[in-house]
Amino acid sequence: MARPTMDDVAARAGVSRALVSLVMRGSPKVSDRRRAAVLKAAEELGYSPHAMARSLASRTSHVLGVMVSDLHNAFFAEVVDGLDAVAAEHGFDLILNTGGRSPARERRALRSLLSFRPAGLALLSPVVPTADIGRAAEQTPVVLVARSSRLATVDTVNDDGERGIALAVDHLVSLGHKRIAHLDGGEGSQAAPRRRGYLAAMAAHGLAPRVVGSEYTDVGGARAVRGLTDDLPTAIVSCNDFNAVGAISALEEAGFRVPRDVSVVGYDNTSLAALRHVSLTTVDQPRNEFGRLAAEALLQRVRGERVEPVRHLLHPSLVVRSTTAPPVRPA
Amino acid sequence: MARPTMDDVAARAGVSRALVSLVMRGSPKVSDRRRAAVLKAAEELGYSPHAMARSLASRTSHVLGVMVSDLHNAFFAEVVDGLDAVAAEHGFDLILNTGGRSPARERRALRSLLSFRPAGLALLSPVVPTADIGRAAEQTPVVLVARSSRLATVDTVNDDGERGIALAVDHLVSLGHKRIAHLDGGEGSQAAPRRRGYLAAMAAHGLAPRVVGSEYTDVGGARAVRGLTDDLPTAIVSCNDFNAVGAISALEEAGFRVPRDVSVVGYDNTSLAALRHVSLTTVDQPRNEFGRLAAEALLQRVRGERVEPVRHLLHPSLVVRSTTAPPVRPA
DNA sequence: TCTATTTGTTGGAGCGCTCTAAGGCTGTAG
DNA sequence: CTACAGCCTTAGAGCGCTCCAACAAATAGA
Repeated sequence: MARPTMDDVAARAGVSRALVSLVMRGSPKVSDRRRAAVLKAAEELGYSPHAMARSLASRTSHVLGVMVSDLHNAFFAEVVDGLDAVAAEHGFDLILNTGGRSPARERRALRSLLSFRPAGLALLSPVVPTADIGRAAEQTPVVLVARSSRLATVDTVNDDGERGIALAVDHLVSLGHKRIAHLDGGEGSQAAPRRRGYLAAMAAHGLAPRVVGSEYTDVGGARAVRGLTDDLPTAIVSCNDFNAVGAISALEEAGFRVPRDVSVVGYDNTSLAALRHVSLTTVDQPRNEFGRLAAEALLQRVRGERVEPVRHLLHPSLVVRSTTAPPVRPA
Repeated sequence: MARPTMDDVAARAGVSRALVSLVMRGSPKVSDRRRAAVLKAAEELGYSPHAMARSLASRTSHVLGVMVSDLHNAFFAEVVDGLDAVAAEHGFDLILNTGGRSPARERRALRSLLSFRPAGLALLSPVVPTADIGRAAEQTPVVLVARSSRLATVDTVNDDGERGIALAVDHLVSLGHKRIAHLDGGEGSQAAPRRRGYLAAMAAHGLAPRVVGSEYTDVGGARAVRGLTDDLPTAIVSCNDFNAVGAISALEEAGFRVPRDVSVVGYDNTSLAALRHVSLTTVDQPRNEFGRLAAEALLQRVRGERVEPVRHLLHPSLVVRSTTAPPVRPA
């Protein structure tokens, strides 16, 4: 396992180490003859440059640090997917760890990532105090995903939850619905903007709002619906897809049919929503795009193309499937 | 962003750089007085060691490389989650990239990972030829997850698909089923052992097998069921959860009820299966455990505790929910 | 008291690479 | 034949750290 170094390649090719370095970096100022000789020697020895030594010597890094609060969650996995795609395009590698939604563990994770002197750092929905984020931002460019911040030194990428819910409400109104309830996500991470969006959209249409406390789970959705059956609205806007699916199954158990009796809209466009068995009308968050934009924001700073912070607020989009239809019962 | 180095800390604390190094590595052979002075200086300067320089100098690495064929897939995300947990416990960091299920891209990803001279490499369901894997294994310990191999130099972690399906069949037989069909995953990655497991289990019970070609999607499951309705079995064992959900919805559309008319078992125990709306009886693969075992296999080799390859074949377990019941129709 | 140990500390070489400045070649012009 | 551009190529310092050998100081044994 003692791997060959540049000196070995240089010796074999009969040139100096510096020349090998130039070839490895693809410099144009090397004659074709030498370049061929070096590449041949490298090939024969199975040589490949040592990324860490390279990074140390050049005082530059081609590594982006990523802290995920929870990879278990498909949302973050897709964001990382997007980050990875852009990073790979530009010859960057990802170094990754998780914070487990605990400030202490996140702080440790942050320290570990910074010890690699990454070119940039992407924090996905971190829970550490802003002060820690600010401190990290003194060392390297930082982008926050699914968490906003007023720090002038960090970029952010978020989804416009208010607008997303407005999309859902507008869709239902255009179908003819007037009695539209919102199953609220409570303390959940993006529940507040979604609730605000619902209230604003209802007001804009001159309709009376009806917010029902619930949570981001299918059980929560089902429970909320059970408290609704004596005065059933014609449409429901759930705080997320799981909640919507729970609501639907409770409705069906109570003898109602979706979308005939009640229309239901979810939020997130998880893979669940796309199942033909479910076929849920929902609001799509461009998760992969979150990752791409986050990576691009970092790379812009790395290249020195930008200094002022950027705040991406991505437009969600409505995906209409089979759980929404014009109301049949009196509106 | 010019970060302090060991020399800065040494100067401030009035000691040598070597002493700072000892303190940073937690060596016991440093007097309390000096240690305190060094830590104080480090704190004041906001110093933290440079992981790459450290790795270069010590010729050891605390990095594990991970190649994921597709992070988009929740299966791999959970495996990575498990890897990360064990790595973090032992002070290792993960460096990660994706291969996108293309041999060329995987080969590039592999090269990039190896350039960091990682302590070990975990390949999750890679598609590159065995030869490439063998070559990587010459450079660093390698563990394969969800792919088997006869290479004597690599460890493997897999799920025992034969046994998993047998669990499902046994469960159905114990409920009284005799006419049990299998919706087959075709070319899918673990389809073959699952099919074998089905055939073996049916034979063991002296029952006639019935394999129906299908695929790992809900649409595939629905289609397969439609070709089955003229001679409906009393139970179906699907190749995975998505397929099972598709089968269920097609059965319901055809006027049958699950589990009254037909019992259905899935495979994978995805989050989908746990939804109360679905509540699918299914076979659980310990995905997180895959990651943990993979990391441990690597660490054992890193520590030189083991040389012979290890082959983990994890036992899947049955999760009984609401889609299976004793047959009502004549068996 | 003097020589052995032990304990704590240090200088310096070196990990594998990049990068600058300076050197060697060629070819063309004077 | 010398001069002077190029264009290639190279020596060597240094990135931030670890580790070894050497050494100073403190302790122990005789």
